[in-house]
Amino acid sequence: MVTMMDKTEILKALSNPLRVEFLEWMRQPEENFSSQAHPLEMGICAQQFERRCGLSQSTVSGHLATLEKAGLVSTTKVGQWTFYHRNEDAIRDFIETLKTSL
Amino acid sequence: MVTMMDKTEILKALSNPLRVEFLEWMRQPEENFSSQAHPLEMGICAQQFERRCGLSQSTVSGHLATLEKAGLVSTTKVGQWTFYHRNEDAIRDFIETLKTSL
DNA sequence: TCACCATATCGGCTACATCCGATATGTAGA
DNA sequence: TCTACATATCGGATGTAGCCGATATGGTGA
Repeated sequence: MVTMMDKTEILKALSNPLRVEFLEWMRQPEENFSSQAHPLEMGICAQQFERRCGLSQSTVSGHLATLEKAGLVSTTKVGQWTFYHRNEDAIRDFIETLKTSL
Repeated sequence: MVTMMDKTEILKALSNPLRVEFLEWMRQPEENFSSQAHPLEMGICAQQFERRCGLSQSTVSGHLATLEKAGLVSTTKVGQWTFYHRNEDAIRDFIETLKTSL
């Protein structure tokens, strides 16, 4: 279930094309990211986004935090790494909400 | 059909909650707007949005222009009025695009 | 403990978004 | 033509977004 506040926050998160790309890249990790120490199924670690988009570490970290605050991705911390993965339920609910309310 | 640029522009347009409300209000004109000189089926004239949200004429005009540039609404000019109506095809295509790409 | 690595956060800069009042444009009717 | 009205556009003030380098935080392994 997506509340009205959630919806606004999600739409703000998606208003930046780079953040949308982040989400899209995560749909097909094998095609968009190089191999990493841990299996891609655990999620994608922050570095991978940095390499892929070429922006600074702090900028990428900020974008990922925005996606997480909006509930579109979740994180798994393993040691010094933070693995990001799509929150498929939230994404589906959001689109469903748009479909019925927009 | 929604291109990638369209998608970005639409998402930017939807990143403002007031603009989202404008679109939602237009789904049920009878419930959200008072009667106007011309029938609501022609579209909603700009004044109605002003009254409903309480912001200034110039601000509302700007928001409506943003929605139109994004292709989410179209306008019909009749005399001194501009009637806004939802572009249902564009809205549907956009949501469908999100569903398959996001 | 110490050096290294991954990530998060901070401070500062620049660009864009949002709001307003004032003004321009264009239509309608006396 | 003159006035009133609806809308669009302009200019300026303020807030937010996005970017960076520098630094803080916290795990890893020698």
